[in-house]
Amino acid sequence: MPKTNRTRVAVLGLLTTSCKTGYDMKQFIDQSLAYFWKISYGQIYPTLKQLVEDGAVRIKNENADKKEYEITSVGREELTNWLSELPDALPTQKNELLLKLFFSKNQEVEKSVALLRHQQELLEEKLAAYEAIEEMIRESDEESEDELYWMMTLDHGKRLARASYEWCEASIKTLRG
Amino acid sequence: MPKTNRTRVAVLGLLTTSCKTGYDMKQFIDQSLAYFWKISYGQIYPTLKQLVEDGAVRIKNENADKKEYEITSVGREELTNWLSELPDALPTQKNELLLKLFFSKNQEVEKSVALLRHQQELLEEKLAAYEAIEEMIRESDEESEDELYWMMTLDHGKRLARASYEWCEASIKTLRG
DNA sequence: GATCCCATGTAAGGAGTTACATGATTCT
DNA sequence: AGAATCATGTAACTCCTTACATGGGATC
Repeated sequence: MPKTNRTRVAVLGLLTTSCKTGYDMKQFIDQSLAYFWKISYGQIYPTLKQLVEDGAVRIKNENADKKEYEITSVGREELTNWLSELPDALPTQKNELLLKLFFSKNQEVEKSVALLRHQQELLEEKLAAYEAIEEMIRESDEESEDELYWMMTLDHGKRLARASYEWCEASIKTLRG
Repeated sequence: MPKTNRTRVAVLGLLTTSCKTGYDMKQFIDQSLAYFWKISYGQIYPTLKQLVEDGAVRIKNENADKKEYEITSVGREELTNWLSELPDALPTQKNELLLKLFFSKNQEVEKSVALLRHQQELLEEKLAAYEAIEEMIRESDEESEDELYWMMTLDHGKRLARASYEWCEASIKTLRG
């Protein structure tokens, strides 16, 4: 049994929001789920084409300049099947900072401290970005069923960013102490 | 300027630990850094070959059955350059659970709760695995300079796993409340 | 008139996984 | 004798990014 292609299901999921075109999807992702999922045009357009071939998606309105898509019942089934699937393990989250730190006996302590301080700055920026997205979702007029779930994913981002920030703080103390 | 190949530097870093052969590296990674970095034989062997061509690594001892490698001064420079590089942004950590949750208005609430409960089980297993690795590092006779850094990366894993666990707890309450 | 944004797409290549092939040694 | 583990490697494939190509419409 081949494992599910996540780009496929992400595109299907996006068609259950206000996204109708490939362009919409890219815009939407860049301003909302970019912090835990990214996607490029090089994935979106070929995936849409494939989904149409498979009958999971149909073209609503074919103009030369703006193709609108909608999900079919076949697509909905594929989406909901994937949604309820339980993973058999936690995926490895590749982390370049940790990889560097792991080998940091090979550099001066102050360089590692600089790495951690810089990480803290990036995390502060990220937290600010989360607040901005939260504000944007809250202010959108549409009373969407999605809102609750979107806030939950943001909450995850915020909690992990805070935990990571605190770890930086503790690690700097360890290195200097 | 092409961005640095992380497999290359990971292999170089491994050669500053007790790893000498490609096989060693795979074993070592699987029992220590696997929770934030993975690597396969399909990457290790071609990378070692390339590193030798580039003069970053040399073969110490060529038997048919066990090739031992060591890092050269050229390789050390590549490694230390990479170690001190500051990233310009935090990488997107792809997270399939969050992707599912993001689209979960398309499924029954109890299925999302099941997803979160299952996540908690996996996180508990992971935390137990961290404790085991910590124990292993502490009990190793060799008083290594590496130890401090390895413990720091483990601490990161533990803090984030705990934060994620708490988020699951809070999210389940939100969904049911 | 030029520049930016909307909008769709393709081609090349990097990064990584999986499955396979091979053979030696060690354990039961 | 057979199974597991040690050990090195390759080929095919998936996934994804980046750079490019194209053209219409809006803005300055």
